[in-house]
Amino acid sequence: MIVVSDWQKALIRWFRRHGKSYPWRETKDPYKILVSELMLQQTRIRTVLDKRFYENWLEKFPDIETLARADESEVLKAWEGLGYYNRARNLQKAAREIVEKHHGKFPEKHEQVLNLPGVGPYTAGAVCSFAYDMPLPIVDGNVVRVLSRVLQYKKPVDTSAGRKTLWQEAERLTCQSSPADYNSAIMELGQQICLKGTPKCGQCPVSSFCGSKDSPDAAALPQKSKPVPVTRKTEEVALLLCEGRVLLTTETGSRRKGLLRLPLLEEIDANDLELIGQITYSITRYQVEMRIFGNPYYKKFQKRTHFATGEWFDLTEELPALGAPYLKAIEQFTESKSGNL
DNA sequence: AAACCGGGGAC
DNA sequence: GTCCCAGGTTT
Repeated sequence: MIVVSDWQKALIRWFRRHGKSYPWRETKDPYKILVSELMLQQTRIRTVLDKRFYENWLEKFPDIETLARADESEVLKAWEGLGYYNRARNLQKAAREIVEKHHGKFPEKHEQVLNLPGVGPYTAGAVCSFAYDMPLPIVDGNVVRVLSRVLQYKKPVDTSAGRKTLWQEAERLTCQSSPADYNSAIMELGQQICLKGTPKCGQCPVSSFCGSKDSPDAAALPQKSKPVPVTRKTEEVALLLCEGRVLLTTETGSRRKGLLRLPLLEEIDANDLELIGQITYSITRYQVEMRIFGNPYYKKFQKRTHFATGEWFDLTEELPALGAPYLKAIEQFTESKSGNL
């Protein structure tokens, strides 16, 4: 049986000694914290930090009003490469809602925060505990791993019953006096100590509370119910270059909504295209083999052809936001041949 | 409840 | 190759 106050004390003590410093931990501004939380949904901290997404975003959109007024294309450009682009669109929607419904002032009630677009139970709890010191539980991937091991919860965690149980346990264990440090602590424990494969039980500050301590089946927790089947697909795209411009079309459907892409081969009617390369990438449950067809420099168009779909964009200027594979394809096939465009 | 939504790093 | 990351929304 866990003595809750001892559990909290041990975690917080460890965190205050070993916790890392992140930009979003140096602020109490709810907007800045919301930005970090949206960026970090299903995204590693290193990705956000290494590519400077967070810093660049706050430089471009330092406050809610600026974000609310921005063009969506600008918002998506700042998110380019991060993935899950609805997060960026929701962040701007949230900013616009705050301007309209809350007179530009970030809402201070948990329920209001929870009602913002793109904000679910985790993000609302994170924003309110970090910015306002509200004693709210949060359950992210780290907390799921820590709690399922500590409590030896062996049922699947990715069911409504599993989620309900873990949220209840998180609420029972959460800290009233230092909720921000506690929530940071339990997540960081999952990140530094309670690792996916081989947890470092020898270094764990709460191993004495843990039902899975040094147990071989700790690595088997948390249990997941649904393995995701991968479907293989091929995609034939056209990389058309002419007079220093590239032909792009808009994404259709919900995937990468609002971004641009290389046109599908079937969307255009161009002769004499050659297979110039292949890139394999994964998107959600698909593994895509992208076959790239182009007009090599020696067959370059004499002038920019008008196609039924697509628009020519100047490569010397900033392109609109593109999905990562298309950006990669363009970079790969323009850097060495740029003199021949 | 299940499907969908990106991209990349760790293993 | 597989797993999963400071999850949320839609169907």
